[in-house]
Amino acid sequence: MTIQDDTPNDANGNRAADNVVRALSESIYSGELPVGAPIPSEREIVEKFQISRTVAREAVSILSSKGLIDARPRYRPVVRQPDLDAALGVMGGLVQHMLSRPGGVKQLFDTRIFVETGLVRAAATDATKDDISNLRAALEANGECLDDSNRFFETDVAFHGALYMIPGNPVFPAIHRSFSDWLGGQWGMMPRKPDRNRRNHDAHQAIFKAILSRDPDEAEAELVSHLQDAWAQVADTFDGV
Amino acid sequence: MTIQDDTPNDANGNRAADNVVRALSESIYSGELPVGAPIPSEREIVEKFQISRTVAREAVSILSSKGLIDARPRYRPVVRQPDLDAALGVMGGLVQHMLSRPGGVKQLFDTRIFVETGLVRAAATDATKDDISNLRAALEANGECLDDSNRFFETDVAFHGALYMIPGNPVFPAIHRSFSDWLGGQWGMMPRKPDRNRRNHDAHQAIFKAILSRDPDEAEAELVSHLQDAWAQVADTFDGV
DNA sequence: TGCTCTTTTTGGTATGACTAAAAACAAAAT
DNA sequence: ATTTTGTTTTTAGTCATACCAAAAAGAGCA
Repeated sequence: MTIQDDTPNDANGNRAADNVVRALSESIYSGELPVGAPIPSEREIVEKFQISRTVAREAVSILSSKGLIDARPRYRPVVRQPDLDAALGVMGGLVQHMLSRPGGVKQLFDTRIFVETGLVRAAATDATKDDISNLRAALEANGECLDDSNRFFETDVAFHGALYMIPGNPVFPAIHRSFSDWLGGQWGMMPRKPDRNRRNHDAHQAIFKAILSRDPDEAEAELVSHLQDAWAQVADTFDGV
Repeated sequence: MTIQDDTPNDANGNRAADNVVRALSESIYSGELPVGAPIPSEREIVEKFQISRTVAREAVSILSSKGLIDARPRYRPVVRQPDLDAALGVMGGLVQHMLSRPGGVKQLFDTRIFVETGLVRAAATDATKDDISNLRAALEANGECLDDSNRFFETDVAFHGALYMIPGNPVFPAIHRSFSDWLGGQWGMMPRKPDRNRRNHDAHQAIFKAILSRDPDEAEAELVSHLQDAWAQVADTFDGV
């Protein structure tokens, strides 16, 4: 199985747009085109690179798909801040792919367990007072809507999201939002009952307690138990996927 | 001929190509267009959806950027297997973004430490005999080129790569390849000396030993120590980035 | 200064044409 | 009959032009 052939997109014969893409990319990375600034209009690009508007449009399209610019329809594309949102969009594509593979849903969920395992361990050892109070607030908010499944779902996501904030690394919030988007779509429409809410909230409390007592092993155990239980609740929905 | 009854875009902000993209996406996800099959030619798309070739091309371009199809220049685009390669391309984009942020390199490296921490812990608890022998082979290959820095770098990457294989989840090899691509570009051209190779190899051995003795805490400690040391070796190269 | 109203610019789309490469086909040679 | 070679058709890539509608910019007025 050859897994070596092409990197991002270009393998062999360069498209005419590739040169334009490279030049504009450098302008962006070098800061010549600062964040938020509109990129040259398509007609200016035509003029500058001596290519047709077709190619100019394709170049803009590629820049957009790479996340370097923000192109709303009918607006001048602007240089995008390479931040969480960009990463989010990219991760969203990954999630989409995972969901379309056989077993992809399970693999994606396992990945989530893997990530959050590391997060709760890190939380147990490194969480600051602020982190703790954020977690506590999220937990309490979660406990206050055991009877409102929609709000419970939101606060559930928020509680897990608080874990992703702890390392202070913007990669993690981006990952969380990708997972959340997926969950919001696939999970949100699932039948949820108050007793399940209570069970999940209890699990959240156990995780929080373990973090509070600075016990990474316990936190990990509770987290894994919680997520495996959550998976079991919906596994049959994704049978064979 | 003036076209009067066209549907430019349905009030919202949707491009005309979006409908085509949606329809083709469904054909792909439903299996109507199986993996490896060529998608309809641009002119067939024009015919089918009653749109101009411009729009058809844009739709194909979007599908390509989403990774649903594999579009080499001048070849008929084929439905892409939504697998590691797709994920790789996506992750590559994420890495690109991280590298262009202030502090992004460090954050990316921290993410790597986070991931590999989880991996060695999992290895220490779950590794099978096969996993162990793979690790051992990678370690030995690594130890045999202490004096050949290029080959040492390759086997170094391979050793870490063996860790990413252990969970049996294709997400991890994809992540590893993304990191490796980055390392191959940024790291590979760094001055490397035999004494550093030895130090890194010793660290690899320590990690392997901890995995062998089924001690996740020790494995984590050795891994973190190893990677932090590796970071220190090159941190000044990325000062302020 | 603040507001409307026009003018210009710009992105989105349509159409037609041309080129080089790939694919499909046919014919010839073994 | 099978392989090789040559020819035709199809197709992606590109270019040029044109039109429309929306956005941005400017002009005019209050």
